[in-house]
Amino acid sequence: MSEPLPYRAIVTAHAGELHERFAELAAGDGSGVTVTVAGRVMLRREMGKLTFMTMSEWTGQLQLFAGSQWTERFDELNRLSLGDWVSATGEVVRTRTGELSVRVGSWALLAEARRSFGDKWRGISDVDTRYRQRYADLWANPRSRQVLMARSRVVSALRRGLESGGFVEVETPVFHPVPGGATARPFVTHHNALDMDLYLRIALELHLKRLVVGGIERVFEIGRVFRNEGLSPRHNPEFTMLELYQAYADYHDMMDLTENLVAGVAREVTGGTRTEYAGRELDLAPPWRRATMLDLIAEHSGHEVGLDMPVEELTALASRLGVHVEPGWGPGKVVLEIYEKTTEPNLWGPVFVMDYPKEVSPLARDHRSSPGMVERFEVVVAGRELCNAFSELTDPDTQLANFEAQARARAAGDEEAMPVDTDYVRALEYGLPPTGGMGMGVDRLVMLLTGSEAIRDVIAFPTLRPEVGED
RNA sequence: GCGCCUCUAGCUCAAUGGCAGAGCAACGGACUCUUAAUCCGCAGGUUCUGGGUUCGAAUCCCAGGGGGCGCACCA
Repeated sequence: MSEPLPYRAIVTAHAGELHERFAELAAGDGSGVTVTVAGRVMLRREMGKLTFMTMSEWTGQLQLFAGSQWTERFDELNRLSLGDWVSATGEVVRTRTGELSVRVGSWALLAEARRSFGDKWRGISDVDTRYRQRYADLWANPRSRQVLMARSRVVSALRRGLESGGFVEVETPVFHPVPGGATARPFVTHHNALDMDLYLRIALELHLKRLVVGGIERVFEIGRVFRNEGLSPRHNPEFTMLELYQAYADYHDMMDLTENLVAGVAREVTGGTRTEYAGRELDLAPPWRRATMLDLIAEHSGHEVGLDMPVEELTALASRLGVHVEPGWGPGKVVLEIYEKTTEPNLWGPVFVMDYPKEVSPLARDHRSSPGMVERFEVVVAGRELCNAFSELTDPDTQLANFEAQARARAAGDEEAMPVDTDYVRALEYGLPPTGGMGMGVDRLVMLLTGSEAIRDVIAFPTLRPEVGED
């Protein structure tokens, strides 16, 4: 390195805008416009006294056209490595063969690529390398960049959609003294000064409802939650949830809101509501089908079930259907298990699966007409849960009783059952108005809209085992 | 955590018990309109690691490590 690398580059144009602006420029013509562009050298084609390089930057690709007659330090330019960052100044021209180019006069090396980005045609396909070295994957594989951009647009569209509906965005604690708001095993950490264990949040729910008690009538958070569970193509230990709560609303209102929100995001991100996922057509246009869990079980398993059936009969049916049940489960848990094994994977959707057993829904409000049920729905798309929503439980006595039942299950060995959150009960004692709440897996929404079948494809840096013995 | 599959040059892949190879990248050279440029030349290896079987192991066996998929768990 004979000269120090520059501290900045004055970039006056980008590939995307140049392709648009000079779309009409004829082959062999110059534009008379001089620009400075910057990016990475992706390909180089040397022709003796002419060199063509494909430069890539955030908005697209652009050809650099260099020649010994007009390009400074031409020999040095030819020694650039693929992957090096450069800036180049020159006239925008279209070559005789029709490629829009910058005819390089002066140029500068901005950064060296000491490592190569893999096969120039096939990129990097080793999934381990792609996830571990996302910085290389993003350059080598255009699809990775498209997914990352789509994710940004999804989150942005969600935020704008909610803000235009009068929702206020908040941030609530990630450290929880008591994990709650969902049934899942938490991560534990320790605060030294307070000398106490803290849990990384598994849901946003309880703090957001506290804020509704405090008078924020429409509130939402888009935030990371953490669940101490196995990894899979559809599960990452940290993932992003959207949760929203709306005072004076019930779960019917949440259904209207959810289908409109998701369809709106789909239109903004993909240009429409029709998309393809796992080789199948998917249409997110409202209205979505609304059906009760019991009706869907009957439809898919061929068996009518109900919470009024004796638990022995339900257990026997589950066994006949090949659904494993644990002793001690109540009818609600058995019914949910039958639903999850026989019905949910076969729902293509989108469909609102309505009315869940109270037994498995400690934060939802009793159904106004179906005994033993709560007003809750999940949205299922492509056989997987996308959203979970309730008419929120507002009564502090019932909430306390539900927490205590959970605590007993926890004491009996169910590590996912919730402990009692006495402060949350105290908040309810100040009065929570009728409230509808909804939670959505943002990663899964991005997966649907980008056709990604692995959650790791939509998370820039997914959780992996640390490397050993690598440089 | 369990089961199955997988790991070879920087990248993508061959070689299935008998001399570890190709394309791209790198390196040297030719070429004034290329588009994965082309052509000539040259170099590149702890075949994931350790042990074993064998005259001989990338290949078969055992153990360990990384990854993928499935199961379990969950969203």
